[in-house]
Amino acid sequence: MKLTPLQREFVLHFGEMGSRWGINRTVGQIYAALFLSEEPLNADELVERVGVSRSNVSMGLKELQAWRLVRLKHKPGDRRDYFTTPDDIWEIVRTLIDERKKREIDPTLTKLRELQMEAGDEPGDQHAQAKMAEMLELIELLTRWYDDMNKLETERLVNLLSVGSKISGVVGKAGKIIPLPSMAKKQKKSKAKKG
Amino acid sequence: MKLTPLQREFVLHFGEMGSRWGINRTVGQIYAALFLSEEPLNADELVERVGVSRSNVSMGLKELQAWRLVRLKHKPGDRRDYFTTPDDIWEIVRTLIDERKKREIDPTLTKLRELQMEAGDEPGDQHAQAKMAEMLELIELLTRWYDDMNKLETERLVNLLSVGSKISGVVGKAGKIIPLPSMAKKQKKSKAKKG
DNA sequence: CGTAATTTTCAGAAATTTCTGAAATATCGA
DNA sequence: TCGATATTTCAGAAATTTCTGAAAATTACG
Repeated sequence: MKLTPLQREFVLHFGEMGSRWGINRTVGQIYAALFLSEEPLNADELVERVGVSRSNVSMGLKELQAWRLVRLKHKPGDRRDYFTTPDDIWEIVRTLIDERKKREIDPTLTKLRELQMEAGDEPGDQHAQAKMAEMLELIELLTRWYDDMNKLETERLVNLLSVGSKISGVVGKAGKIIPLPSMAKKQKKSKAKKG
Repeated sequence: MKLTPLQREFVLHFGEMGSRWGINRTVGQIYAALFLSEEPLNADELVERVGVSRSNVSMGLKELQAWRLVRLKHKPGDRRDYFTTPDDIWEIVRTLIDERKKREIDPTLTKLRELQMEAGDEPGDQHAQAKMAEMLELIELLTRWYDDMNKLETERLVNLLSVGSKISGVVGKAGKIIPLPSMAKKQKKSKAKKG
């Protein structure tokens, strides 16, 4: 693996984490190597840096493209494919969350709606139907919120994240946005009940 | 598998999704069966409903306990262990996110801090160090936000999620919370740029 | 075209994860 | 203590996933 010790450690870490993130070790390592590289890399350079077979790199890149986590580049007078990660790290986060939502949430959302349609009136299913409805409602709330936040430009999103739950003082128990003219100047101390 | 067709389909779906969620099929199925059940279930009842070996159920329950996703109950005059999922579905969501954060984010946070300490001044690491710093900063922002939101009581959290990005009109570009006295009555239309 | 460079595919090997039955361990109450 | 009941452990089997080298397919350009 032709990398500095620092970079090697980062790449190996991403490899180890890969399986927890739903990708495999090699894919994690390839991604990490691309993320750190100043220049776009071609498949052979990745073979060198990550130390796996050429075919494995090919499959890994294919998977990263399916995740939309890498982009293809070309250098003039060189017909090999070069790959990079997006420059804007927030774009990476957005893509990551989008794709995980697509893989981990959406199928269940679809299934729950499907089951709700199919569901009959078996007395033995009363409670189960209620639980499924509750789960469906929760997922719908969360995905609506996510779709909503996803529309924000990055700058506003970062502001909103930075402000965090402080903003909750502006939202009443009933869920209405209420004006608190004094809010901007002095932060009211211990306004909310302790969590 | 001794379940109604509706429940069977739900349980099988959770099994299929399991691997995407970083747990295995059996664990997903056990969880689903517990989630749907009105009554706490013991291991033998789960064997019956899920249709795997007794030892597999035992291991699955152990894993679900490690995830803090099930709780142990006891019935008077019965010394078998019974299991349930929490009644409050929001508690489930919180636990799920906590545990995934612990497994998927925290180790990387730790590693990045570690690498930042170790890092020397190799000229070949200039760019890589900057990228790692950027990633660290981003993860720290997100986890601070998460810790902050996590402190909210559920009712306020749900309100905040329901309001979604509408609240962003209250946060200025500079990130300060600015009072908008007219906000409560009429929702200003198309205040924010279209995403 | 033809051919050299490059990428992809894929069958089987290797590695890893999951699952089981049998044995070991733990717990309760007589 | 003993024995009945319940749970856990674990070695090996089964299933799944990952990885590789070799072959096939694709592409660019003379």
